[in-house]
Amino acid sequence: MGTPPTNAQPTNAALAGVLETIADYLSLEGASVYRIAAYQRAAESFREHPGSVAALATAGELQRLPGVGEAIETKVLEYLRTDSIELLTQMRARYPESVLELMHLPGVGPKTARRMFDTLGVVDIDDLRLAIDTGDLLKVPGFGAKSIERLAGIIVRQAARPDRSLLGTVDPQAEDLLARLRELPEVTAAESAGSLRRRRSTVRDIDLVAASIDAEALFDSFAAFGPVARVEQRGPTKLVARLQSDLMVDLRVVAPASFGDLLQHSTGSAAHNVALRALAQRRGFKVSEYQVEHSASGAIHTCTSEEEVYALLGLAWIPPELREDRGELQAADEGTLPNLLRLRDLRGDLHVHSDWSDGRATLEEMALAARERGLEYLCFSDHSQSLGVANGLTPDRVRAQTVAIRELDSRLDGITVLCGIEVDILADGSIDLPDDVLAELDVVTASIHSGFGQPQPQIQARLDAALENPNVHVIGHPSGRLLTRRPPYALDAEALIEGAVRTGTILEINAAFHRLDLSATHSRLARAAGALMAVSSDAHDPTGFDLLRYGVGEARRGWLEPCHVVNTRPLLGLRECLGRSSR
DNA sequence: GCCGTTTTCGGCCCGACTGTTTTCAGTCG
Repeated sequence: MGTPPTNAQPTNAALAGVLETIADYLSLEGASVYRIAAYQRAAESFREHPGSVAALATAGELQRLPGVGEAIETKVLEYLRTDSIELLTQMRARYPESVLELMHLPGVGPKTARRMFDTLGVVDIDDLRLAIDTGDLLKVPGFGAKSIERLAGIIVRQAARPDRSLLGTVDPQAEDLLARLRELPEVTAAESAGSLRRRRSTVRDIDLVAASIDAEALFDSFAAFGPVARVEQRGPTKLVARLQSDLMVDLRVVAPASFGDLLQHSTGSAAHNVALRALAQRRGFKVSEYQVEHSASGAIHTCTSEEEVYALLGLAWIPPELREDRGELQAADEGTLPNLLRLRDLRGDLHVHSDWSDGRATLEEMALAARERGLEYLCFSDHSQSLGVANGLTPDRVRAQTVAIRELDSRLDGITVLCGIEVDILADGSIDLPDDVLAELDVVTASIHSGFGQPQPQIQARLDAALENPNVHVIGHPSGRLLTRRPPYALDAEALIEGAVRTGTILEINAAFHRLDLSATHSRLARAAGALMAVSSDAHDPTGFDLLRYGVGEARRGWLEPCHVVNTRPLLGLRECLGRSSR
């Protein structure tokens, strides 16, 4: 339709989407699975890249990204120049793009979608519904009564269901199932696996693995668990169930001797396993979920632990959070894996709310809850005046709260309570409280809570204003993303990180599971640039400290060690960081 | 289409489950 090229550079997500569409079309057309995988890998690479992929391409350096070669670089440049890609245009002419939706229905793949289109002209889900109702779908080869009934059920449920759930909502359900599994007499070991174990911020389902010599009895018991709504698949080693909560669970079972093999396999990621098995082949081994086989001699090793699997291949055990094929295999080979942050390394929490703003507990209740969890210090960071809906603090109330916090601190043993604020970075770039008020506080966190739609230069100007303000110590939830609900504002992560390093400003890793912001990708970049971070709960009630483990998970995914996180330091060391000697 | 501690060409992880198949294709992770 001849849309003229615009000056605005496409986002990484947009470019990744284009490659994914190409990959989908290629699979519909029956192209080589390796060619399809290449486009998907490059798309993933674009999504992970913290800087602008378009800028990298324009600079002629796109092939520096993993999985990008000459062909994909050429196509990206073609897209940037003309706003279209000839290959994609041709494929769109052969199949309407809506056919790809069909392909994404669970249980429907490229072959089935293609057959439905070729035999019946089904182009979208409405057509499919009609073909089911009229019985026409039976004319499509490969369909029988059972598969049609199943598909009909999927279409009905599909509309309402989000494709990924928040880690923090899924984790407690998985823990409950695991506890029940471990109580069964026929189970000798059980663990969660998959993206849940890798601590991804969102997950599609729960993967569980168990060791047992009696899978049949185990499956019978599992099917009777209260949270299990119904069993959808059941074979000799694998069961798939839907929970009352609508989440899906995959449960796989092996003999205890192979538990390590299965756990390693099921934890993934797919990319990690592909790379691991390719490395294994080069070293003369074949790896599966049952065993490690020495190719030359045919000798079989079964592994009760994951450590054995990696050791057989000459590698150090790799923490699950790192298993994304982002350099962890090389680090495990060279013995340079990071000494990752652990929950117990955290000595304090720098971002906690109370009933002075939108928290649901008093200063004292929060302080006692923090002490109970073994924290040595916490800093109250209630909202500032502009956030009216959150009962934000005026300068007078900040001073009054400071008096209350100092009084509380003087009579509490075993924990130090600090005065802070989560001050708004307003839409015009000004800071919501005057400098003389901020200067009296121990820790000032500055956050964006408005003007999310502003263009990147304006967002960056606001962040710069906060970074350059000598009273600001921390940038709160730096991207503003709300997982599954709201994308980040137009953040230039590289500029933010450069500014944080230059000014000695700390970047928050907000542990609330709908934020997890900084993301792992950005944390890893910040680590490399020499920035410091803080893992903070953003707790609004005493249970909110439980969120810290999600922040730690995201930090571990970003390869962070205790030395990169300021609230692993004792109070004295923290105060040194806040002194900001670099100014 | 990408990539290299056997390779710039010939490989590319490996297996489970379902439904429709009569020995396997398709999908999924």
